[in-house]
Amino acid sequence: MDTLSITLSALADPTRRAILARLATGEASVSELAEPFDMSLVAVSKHLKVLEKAGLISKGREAQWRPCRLEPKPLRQVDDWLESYRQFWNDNLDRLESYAELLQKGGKNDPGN
Amino acid sequence: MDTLSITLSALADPTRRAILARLATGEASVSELAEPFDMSLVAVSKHLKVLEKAGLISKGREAQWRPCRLEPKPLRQVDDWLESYRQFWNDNLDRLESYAELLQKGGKNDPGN
DNA sequence: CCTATATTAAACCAATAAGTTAATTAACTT
DNA sequence: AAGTTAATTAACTTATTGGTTTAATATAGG
Repeated sequence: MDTLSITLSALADPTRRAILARLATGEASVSELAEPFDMSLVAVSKHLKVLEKAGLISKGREAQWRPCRLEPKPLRQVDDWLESYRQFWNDNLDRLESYAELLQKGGKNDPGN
Repeated sequence: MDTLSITLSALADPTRRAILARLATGEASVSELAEPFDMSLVAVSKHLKVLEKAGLISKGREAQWRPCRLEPKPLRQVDDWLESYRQFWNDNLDRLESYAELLQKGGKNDPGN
């Protein structure tokens, strides 16, 4: 699989996105990250492995803890991919805006053509 | 599942992203979309259903054709989600930049502290 | 050395995903 | 009416995912 697919499928899980959101506020150990969730520590550990394989997080080692931190690169790659479509949805928006203007000018009694 | 998860998992497949890229250039029928791929039409039809359920495309009907077109909303939602992390990776970049500046000032013989 | 804590590994299970082929529906063409 | 083209549905297979429980590994602290 290509890296973008791996990244996107890692992101396609609410638990994993919540973990990333938590890590955006700073490093945390595996058990700290697991604490808010209603699932086993083992399950969270697996989610972390998925995130790690996607390069979205990295793990250090401090005694028996594995402090995790957010890595920006894959997210930036998603952003780059989206870039090609930004054009598209701006165009789309422009069209809507012109239509809105048209309605504005036409007034209530002229639904336009 | 939440809509963002549905969107991201729809996007986490290279075939489906290729379909979206194709649709960014304009509408196309199911068979037109299937043509470049080395898989059955049925398989592509299923991919389209995944994209449709995620709201990434919509299908019209013209005689026996179902012209598909790209829908911007879910992509915009992904962009919005990324927004929270843009801050993060800019910070990260800033740090790198300051470090680069530091190296610049220090020169070759002063690796700095 | 023993024990508690933090994390990972192994084995398993149910549900979902991605593909196949064959059959069906729908609309145009002759 | 019969045949062709476009697309979907159904039934099936195989692999992956997300979770479980139990067992193993590693480190710190008495």
